Amino acid sequence: MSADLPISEPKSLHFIEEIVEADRASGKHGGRVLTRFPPEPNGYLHIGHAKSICLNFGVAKAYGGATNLRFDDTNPVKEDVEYVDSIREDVQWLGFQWKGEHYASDYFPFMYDYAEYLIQQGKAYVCDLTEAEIREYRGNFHTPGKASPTRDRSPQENLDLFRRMRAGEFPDGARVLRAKIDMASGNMNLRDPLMYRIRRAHHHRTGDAWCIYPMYDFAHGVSDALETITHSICTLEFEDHRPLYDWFLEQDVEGRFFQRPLPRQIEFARLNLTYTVMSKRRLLQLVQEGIVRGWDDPRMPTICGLRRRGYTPEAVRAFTERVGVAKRDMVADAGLLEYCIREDLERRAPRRMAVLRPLKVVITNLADGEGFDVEVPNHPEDTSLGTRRLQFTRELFIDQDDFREEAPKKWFRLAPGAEVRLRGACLMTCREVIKDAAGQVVELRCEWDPASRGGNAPDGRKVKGTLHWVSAPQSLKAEVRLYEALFTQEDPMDVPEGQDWKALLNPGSLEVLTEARLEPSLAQAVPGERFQFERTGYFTMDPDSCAGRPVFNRTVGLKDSWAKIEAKQ
RNA sequence: UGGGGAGUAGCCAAGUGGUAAGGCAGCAGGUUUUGAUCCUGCGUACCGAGGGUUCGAAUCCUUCCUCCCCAACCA
Repeated sequence: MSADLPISEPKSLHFIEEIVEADRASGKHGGRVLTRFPPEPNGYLHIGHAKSICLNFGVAKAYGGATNLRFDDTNPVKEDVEYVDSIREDVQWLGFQWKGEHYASDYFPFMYDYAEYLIQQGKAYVCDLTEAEIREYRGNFHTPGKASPTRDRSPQENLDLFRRMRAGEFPDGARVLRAKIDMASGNMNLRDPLMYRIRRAHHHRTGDAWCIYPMYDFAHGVSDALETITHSICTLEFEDHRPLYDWFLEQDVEGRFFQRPLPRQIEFARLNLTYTVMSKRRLLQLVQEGIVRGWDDPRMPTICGLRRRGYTPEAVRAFTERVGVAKRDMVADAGLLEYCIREDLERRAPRRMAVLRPLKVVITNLADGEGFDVEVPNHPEDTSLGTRRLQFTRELFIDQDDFREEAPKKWFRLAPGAEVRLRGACLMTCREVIKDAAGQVVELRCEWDPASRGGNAPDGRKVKGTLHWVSAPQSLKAEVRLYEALFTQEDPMDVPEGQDWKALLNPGSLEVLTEARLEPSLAQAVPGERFQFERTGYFTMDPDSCAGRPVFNRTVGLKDSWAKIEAKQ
């Protein structure tokens, strides 16, 4: 018997799943798994965040756990509610529901208490050095730092000063609270890192209640521990912050503040994509300088950009899974993202016909009133998507790309004297080419074979080329936006000596076609709806559409093996 | 030069001492009323390099090389 049982390979685990499984096996957290996604509300989420979101929510879900959404809002001068709304929307769009929604700012009172506790334990002190002096005293990679003159203040004095910092007795920047660790550490993060700074700024949640704000390293671990996060997943650049993360939590020696066991920070390699940039700074620049139309410009790697481009959450999730999780710096091939959206849409997108660059065709042997209806399937494999009726008329449009006056080798589209099939309708032969004064082909006069209704000839002759078409009188005019990569170079950050990075922008990243013609059924489309325009690609209706003026974005083109054949010739 | 990481096919990535999974890309065929999809086949990966241990090493030891991160009152 044995032989015919399908042997399903157990999916290999990535290193974070291994850690979680080991912790569950040892009963470390009683089998509990609680992760968190901790964005700072100071920008829009991009596909790199999507990887982190899928990882955090994915790992938790896989082990019966949950994930909190926590806004890391400890720097009021950079943060804004505008961003928290978009972040919530994007996470939900990706298909995830968080357990708790928290804000680091909710924990300010708790953090303050813990800071006072550290001061009382002699683990933190108020430093009076200026910003420049602090930098200078910190030393560098070669030389150890020097102790701040106020490093050995008594806990009482520190407590008094810290309370007065909070009370607003000192101007911004006058003093900071520092952890007392090791000014000679090879790890710069441990050279008495700042815990609090004075900053009179309006906070999007706490308003003007505070004039001192905690720093990331102090706030993050405390927030994690408070929420009883089990695994705190972040990117590689925080690797050498981990000793500090642990230090802050371990100073709760009496266990008065945090539940044990404490959360563990785990770092993975962030996602990079070819032909685009991911840094907030660059993305912001693209928006502010009008190089793109906004954060949701379909060329942007932002979640909202991908959404407007027509990507599905399923495709984005599949992509993040295929790129994997490891600790090696990586750059994912943009082609893999395209593969993932094609894979998804191939299955589910209803087919339609649309002519991007119209070329008029007149069927000379069909009188004006002699048009007929044809029924065409909405999906070649999935009959559950049904069919629709199209009218075949004397005047049609086909795509300019589908006609060549001089047919190259292996060309099986239309050419003078050539016969092609019009999808779902009939066979047709080109008899005459009409040009304008400039020599441009403006119209084709063709004959259809009335015996080939539906698309096949009774004599069984083979016709290799099948073209999409629309009825001229029945079609809808539309605007179609074609997108390509934003940059011409795989790594846009690798700017050649003495050149501006903007020289690497792709001038053809957006092409707007204003004369496209759609089959009439598309009049019912609504923004966000996705289709395959047969033989050209996957498209989604853009929210810019208005009555009588539909606008479609090309999500991604179909694979084009003819382009390859021709390129090789 | 101090500290922390990482090096397996063009891009990702399994592998955890027993003789290199898988995906994308690429190439070659087949099917096809989308040159799409689908199906089939195709890669000597000198496992960063050199030494060593072992019957046996991508996996252990050792030396070296390369790349990334860290010296914000950013996260």
